[in-house]
Amino acid sequence: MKNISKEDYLSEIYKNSDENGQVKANLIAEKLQVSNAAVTDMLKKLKREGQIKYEPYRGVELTSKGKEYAKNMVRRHRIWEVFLHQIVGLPWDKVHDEAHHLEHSGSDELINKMEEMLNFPQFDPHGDPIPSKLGIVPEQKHNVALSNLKQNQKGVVIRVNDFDNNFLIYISQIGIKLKKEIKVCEVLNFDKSILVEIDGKKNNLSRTIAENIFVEIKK
Amino acid sequence: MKNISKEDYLSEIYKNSDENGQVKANLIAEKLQVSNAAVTDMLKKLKREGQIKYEPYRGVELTSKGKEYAKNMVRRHRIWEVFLHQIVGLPWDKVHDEAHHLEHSGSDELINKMEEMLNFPQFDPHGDPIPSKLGIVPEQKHNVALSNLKQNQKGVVIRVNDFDNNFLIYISQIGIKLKKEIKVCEVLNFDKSILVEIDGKKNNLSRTIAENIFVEIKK
DNA sequence: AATAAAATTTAAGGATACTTAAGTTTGTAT
DNA sequence: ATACAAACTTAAGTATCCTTAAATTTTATT
Ligand SMILES: [Mn+2]
Ligand SMILES: [Mn+2]
Ligand SMILES: [Mn+2]
Ligand SMILES: [Mn+2]
Repeated sequence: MKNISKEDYLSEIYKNSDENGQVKANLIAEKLQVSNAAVTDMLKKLKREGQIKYEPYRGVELTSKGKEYAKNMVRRHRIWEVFLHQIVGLPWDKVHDEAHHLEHSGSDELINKMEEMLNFPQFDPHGDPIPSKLGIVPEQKHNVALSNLKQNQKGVVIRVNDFDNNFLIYISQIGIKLKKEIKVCEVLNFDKSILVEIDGKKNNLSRTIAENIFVEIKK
Repeated sequence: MKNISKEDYLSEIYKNSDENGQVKANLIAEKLQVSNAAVTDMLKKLKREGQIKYEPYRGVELTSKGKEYAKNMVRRHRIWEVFLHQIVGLPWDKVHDEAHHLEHSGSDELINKMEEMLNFPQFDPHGDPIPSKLGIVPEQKHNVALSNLKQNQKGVVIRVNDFDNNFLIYISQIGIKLKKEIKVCEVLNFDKSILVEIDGKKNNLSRTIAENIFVEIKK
């Protein structure tokens, strides 16, 4: 087990790439909670290994080799999440932290066996796509942040951000889960919070919460 | 996850303690496949932390703190083994290597949940005892190495050593598993190999193989 | 184009966990 | 009691992954 850090860097670069596949060094530092200097160090190592394209002061970009590695890590993480949720019965607010450690252990054969056991899931418990053994990433339904909906629009939850456990616990409590329909009743001009209806019950969601829930807009 | 090495040292000290709880430094080096010098280094660190009693040139001994930590690691390892065997369906020759990595990840809560799911198993797939949450180690039935049996004695397999996958694959192939009865038909003076009967079929086992299978002697 | 601010790298250093080679201590054999 | 080999530790050095502080490059502002 020598590559835990490297693997985390590669995953994070993959997950934070923009449309052109570029990432800023400092964004990686922030996501991984390390200093900018640590990132520079690691980027040099990853470049030496041919995992990334990197010129000092410019952004970072995965090479095809690096992207393959990164996608496999994301795959491992998300399969662990589904496994922990469906087989072990952990709630969706617990699986990310456990998977973050487990993703670095267990052979690829074990991951493949778990995937088969789970009947080849396409998405993790938060709606994120799971790259296949061959590196193919399932297409998401077209979705937008709930905060973008106008009054009286309805959306079906496709994905939620998984990095804050309390956020996940909270939205579960008010009935939000994948595939649930949410109707926006009112957008408050005061603080841009929104009043939504879920299962016939009304709730006020802060803008920040609404920005972390992604829905397919229903006509 | 910063303690992987330390955890491996503690487990190994625990598993290799003699009747007086003592272990020789070089035995740890051999088991962990590192240099003797590396062991000396780590022993100093573990002593500083109060996990072991250690005086240079004398043996090592776990303190109660160290023993508690070590037993928990052994518990984690063995629960992972049972889980991988029973839930994921891995054969007994695959579980040790996977568990050796997984034992360092996953919260204690996850381990406890898996244990419950497995209905609190007392022994792992190789017959090794699983310490409880409270640190209580289940008693093994009295057993001896198969190599100690005399001609015409019968034994029931209680435990097998799990550190060599090919050994496990081989003995599975000839029908040996936990609870299986084995009869010693003949001990060959030539090389101390033994002729055994399993399910009515005869097989010759080398002394080395017989030394790694432990049986309860049947009258 | 000059200047200031922001982003990023370099420099120096620390902890962990190894390595090999060179001592030191211990126990055994004569 | 001495000598010697085996067991063990110390010394010196390496790789990884991190830190803070200082320097540099880029970018935005005037
Ligand atoms: Mn996740
Ligand atoms: Mn993760
Ligand atoms: Mn094992
Ligand atoms: Mn192990």
